Amino acid sequence: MAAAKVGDEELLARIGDVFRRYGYEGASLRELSAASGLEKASLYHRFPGGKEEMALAIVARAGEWLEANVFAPLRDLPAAQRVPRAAGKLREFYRNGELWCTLDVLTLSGSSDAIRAAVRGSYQAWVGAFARAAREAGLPAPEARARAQQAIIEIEGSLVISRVTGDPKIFLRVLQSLPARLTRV
Amino acid sequence: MAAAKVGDEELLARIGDVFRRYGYEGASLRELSAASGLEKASLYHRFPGGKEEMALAIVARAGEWLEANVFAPLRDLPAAQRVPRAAGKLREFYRNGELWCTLDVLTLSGSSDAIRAAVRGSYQAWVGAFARAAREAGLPAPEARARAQQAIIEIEGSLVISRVTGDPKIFLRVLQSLPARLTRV
DNA sequence: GTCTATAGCTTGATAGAC
DNA sequence: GTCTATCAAGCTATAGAC
Repeated sequence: MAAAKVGDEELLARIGDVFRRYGYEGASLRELSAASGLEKASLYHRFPGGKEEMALAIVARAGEWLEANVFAPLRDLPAAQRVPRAAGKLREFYRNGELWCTLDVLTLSGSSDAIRAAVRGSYQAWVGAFARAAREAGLPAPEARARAQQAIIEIEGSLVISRVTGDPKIFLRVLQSLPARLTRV
Repeated sequence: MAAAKVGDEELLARIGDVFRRYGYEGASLRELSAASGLEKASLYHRFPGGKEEMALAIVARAGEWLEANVFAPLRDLPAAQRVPRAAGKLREFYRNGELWCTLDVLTLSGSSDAIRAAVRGSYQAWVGAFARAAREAGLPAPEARARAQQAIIEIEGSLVISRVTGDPKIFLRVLQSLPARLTRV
């Protein structure tokens, strides 16, 4: 088979940026093509299911990235480093608050049930990982789960407000509070 | 002039629902027409500036509604009733968490600078009203402002997570915590 | 003020050459 | 695997009758 002009990893990253800036309806194939450097027909060769398959792929990719870079360290690192490392990687994932979340931008009416189901799965994995970290920091299970959910609420909300105000510091401040939110007994 | 088939108030409410469910790009004139009961040409008679003018109008209308129903009571009611009343009206505004926020859905790339500027204005009025209430509850000004911003972050975030999970209780729980968040010294 | 009809463009998606 | 060319359908917006 002929060499791909752009690797799968790079391709997913580029179209992911478009979806996360424009939302599902707003992410046109023209934008996706421009951002990826591939013509529309080439995108269809990589994603025969079209735009929906692209969106599902970037949700899956985001899930893998978070698992490797955020959730795994949250399990495996020495306790004191866990949440600070997770916060640092989330900062990277959201580009200092200048790139938004699939939970937010892919769940408006207009995206398919399959996409919303995939996004819901991402959220559940995220809550699970945060709750586990909170439990292992000594919090009782129900409290740990509540803390996890609350932390994600604040991350999502701060991304929205950073977008509205154009001020990423609002998001960054929430990230800084993450260790206290998740582990302080 | 001939009688309008649907009043301005009702019209703005109906197209507002569409924008808040679908976002700016997703809110097609077909949906707006179906929801309003007016043909597309009639919508253009009411809003010569087209879809952008509709979005600006619903942002302005939301601002007026919040001023009358949330911000004014927050100034004028007896202190003990202020935040509970505001929370109740916010619950109404967001239809128990089943309708989302213009701050969120109208600010993705793809909506115009004018829309984003209008939405930013809404946010500033909201922070101002919450901060004033917090000050009048006895909190120092910087702390009051931080509390106001934090409360809005949690409302926006919980709307996102309620949408993702399909569970409005997440939003309702945040609203219940509003009095403590905004006024507890 | 609302309607039907339509213009002109953009969209998501496909066919087929290289 | 990528491309140019093309399609039908959807989009926003307008013209003009009633």
